[in-house]
Amino acid sequence: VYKGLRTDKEKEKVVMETPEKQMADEELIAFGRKKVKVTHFNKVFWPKEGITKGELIKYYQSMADRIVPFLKDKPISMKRQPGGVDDPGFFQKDNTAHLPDWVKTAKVHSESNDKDINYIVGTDAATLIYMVNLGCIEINPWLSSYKKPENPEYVVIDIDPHDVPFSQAVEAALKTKEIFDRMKLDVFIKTSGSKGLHIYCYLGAKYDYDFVKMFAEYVANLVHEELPKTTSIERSPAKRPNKVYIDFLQNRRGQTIACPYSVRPKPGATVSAPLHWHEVNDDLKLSDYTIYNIKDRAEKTDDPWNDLHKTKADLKKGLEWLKKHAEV
DNA sequence: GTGGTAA
DNA sequence: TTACCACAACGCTCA
DNA sequence: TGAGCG
Ligand SMILES: [Mn+2]
Ligand SMILES: [Mn+2]
Repeated sequence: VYKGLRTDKEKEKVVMETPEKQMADEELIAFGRKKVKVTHFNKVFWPKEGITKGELIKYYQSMADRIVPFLKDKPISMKRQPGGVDDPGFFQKDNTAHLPDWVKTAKVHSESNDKDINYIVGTDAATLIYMVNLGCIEINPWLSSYKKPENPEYVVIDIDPHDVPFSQAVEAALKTKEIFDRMKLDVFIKTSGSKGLHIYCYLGAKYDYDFVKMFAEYVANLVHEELPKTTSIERSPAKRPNKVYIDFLQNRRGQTIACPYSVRPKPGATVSAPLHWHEVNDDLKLSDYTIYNIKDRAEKTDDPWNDLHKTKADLKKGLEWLKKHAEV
């Protein structure tokens, strides 16, 4: 256990605690000059599975290289569950209390109550682990950076099956892919880690939320038109029982989606897993991708999202291709 | 989970 | 020192 | 204006 660089106050604390407890339950993890104090290592976060907070932190440490690119410069909406997966937890966006000086924040104006919110901004592994230590089991970045908060870097189609066979979600995802193919735009898919699927198209902050949301709504409508029996674009859950909800409303300022390789507070410690499109078939099971095996998968298979940032989609050109397709 | 304050 | 408490969202739509 | 949604 690393014991260097403690403040005097911490030293006092160490003396008061039993060596065993101190050794096991608290650690200082160094990322260069940034030292993250990680607490309650042995606290059980998944009671049924017996997974501890320490294991969660180790997971995020091991996957930080894959995750951080999706957090860089993004305001983070923290959902904190310090009591583990059964803790309803709370959201935190504003950070007014003292933070380590190396934790980067950015003030972003909130329209609803006309105040500036001091968001933590994704930066590096140290910042990620700092948030996990606060009780963030899942990581939810904005789609836009604090530098250009009105311009999302992706358009996202969120596939939410509601009490239907998962094969219907697969069908809706493949239909969405088909529509993007007609537009000659590249799209990438991942499991949500919870119930559904997330489809991303890279834009590079070319358009504002208003346009991107309208575009996503248009795509959602096409999916629904072509799969009217199984899908719905109704916002109210009561009006879409037993349907796959094609959710385009995530494409709004301040909305978030669990990032790639984010853990979810669900049974089995599932994670949001980037997939190859050929894996999107009736054999796909979200429960197959967990905190236990995703690292191995990421190391042994080609990164399904390797080319995500290769090209910025031209949505207007895409819509023209769609028009041509419809005329034929 | 943490920081502040009362006991 | 310890115990306890307060506190930590937003944007948007529809009724 | 408030409840509901994610
Ligand atoms: Mn979803
Ligand atoms: Mn959704």
